[in-house]
Amino acid sequence: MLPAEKSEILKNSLIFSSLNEDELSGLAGLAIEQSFQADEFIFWEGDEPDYFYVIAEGRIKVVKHSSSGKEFIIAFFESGEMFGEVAVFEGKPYPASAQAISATNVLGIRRRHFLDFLATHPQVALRIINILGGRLRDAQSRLKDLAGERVQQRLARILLMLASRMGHTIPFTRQELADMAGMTTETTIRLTSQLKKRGIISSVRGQLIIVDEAKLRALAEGPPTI
Amino acid sequence: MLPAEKSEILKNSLIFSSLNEDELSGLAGLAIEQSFQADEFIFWEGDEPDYFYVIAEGRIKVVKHSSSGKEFIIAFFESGEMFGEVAVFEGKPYPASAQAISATNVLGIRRRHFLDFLATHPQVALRIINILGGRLRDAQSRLKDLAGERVQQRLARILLMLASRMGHTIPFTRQELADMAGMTTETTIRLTSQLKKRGIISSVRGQLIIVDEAKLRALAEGPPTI
DNA sequence: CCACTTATATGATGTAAATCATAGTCAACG
DNA sequence: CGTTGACTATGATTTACATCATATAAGTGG
Repeated sequence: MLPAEKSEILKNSLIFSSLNEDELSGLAGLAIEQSFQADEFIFWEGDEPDYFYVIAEGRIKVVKHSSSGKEFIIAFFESGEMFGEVAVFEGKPYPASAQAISATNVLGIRRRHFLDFLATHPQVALRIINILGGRLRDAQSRLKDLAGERVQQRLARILLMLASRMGHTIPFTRQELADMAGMTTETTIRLTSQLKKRGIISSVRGQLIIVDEAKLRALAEGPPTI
Repeated sequence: MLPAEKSEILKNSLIFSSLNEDELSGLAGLAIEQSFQADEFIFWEGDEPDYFYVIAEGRIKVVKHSSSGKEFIIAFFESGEMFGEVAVFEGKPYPASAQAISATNVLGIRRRHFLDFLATHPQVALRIINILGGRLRDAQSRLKDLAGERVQQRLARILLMLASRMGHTIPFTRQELADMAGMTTETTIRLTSQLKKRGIISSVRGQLIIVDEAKLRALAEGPPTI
């Protein structure tokens, strides 16, 4: 990949979009391109945090496994988004694994290089604060949902969250949705079947389309009958 | 409160400890002291994020309520810790409520002042990134626990997390522990009663002492019998 | 110090969702 | 083009935990 292409990718990322050409090409010089096929792991929970990543092309998911082996999807990211940053800041092992969902290209920047760059570019630090703040808000909201809401509402909220990020067509299997919502695949299938019967969603294999967002929102808010 | 006292409090906080005397007194000039009694709310979920807070004295909890009214404790903070920052960065309403656990004094800094200060003090921004990163890691770990672990393991992990922050004496009621672990008070009482019988903890009203941390850790890790 | 509230304790019962089971459907790929 | 494996579907059964109920103990405030 040419340096200019790397610059272009960094420029299109949320975190580095405010940099000027010189800064971008400096950073691009530090970035290493890596490619992964679907289902390959970029890193595993517990690995040393050598790299901070920006996605050039493709989609990845960040997952953790419970003591019984059940997978939980913490987040998924697509082109322009960063991941692996928390471990890099703290210098502790990655707290979760990152796995490519589709064929994916990433730019990796070495921990040391990234921290040095950050120390000299305050506006990037402010951007990161914003991104981390948003992710923290998200995580805390999901915590509350997992602790206090029923499966139907949890699923409805996950779907709405996904819709707000990627539009009404949601390219995930029931299994993936289950792993995001913290429930079983069977339960997710049952719930989505009901939603289809009620005309709230439609679906094809491996993806799901929100037809009636208003009704879905009502489900997400409160108990269906009171 | 004298300006010098405010400086001293800021100096003892995690976030501002790296500042010099001049910077501290500048910031202290912006800080407003506020006092709250036990159970009083500092702000409510949905309020406009006017202030960013640092705790001078006392303890607070950050809570969210499920649609059925059940309380979930997202975090608690004590002297020297900040809260309310995510809303302030994003300029969106507070995503949760903050409530004093005991009599508490806080220093509040206006959103605008704080953002200006941050823009001119990169080392504070880096410190915030670290704090937010740690909180995000925590939240994601709890997400996985809520989604995939049983009540016994969830409680054990909460107790260990609390112990690592405050020592082996944990000053919370069963109800508060329940609200952190996402379970009912009855379940928490049953679980702690068992732990007492097995000599892993002891307890008095409103607090709980970890006696055998190794055994507790074993419980937190895996299924008790396999 | 007595009434009242809050915390702890424990049993009985209910239920949401997991688990187990079976089958049909669609995409991929040799 | 037929077989294989992933995805969707749905019923039957189990279970972990919530809910409901009642009781004792320990602070607290008048």
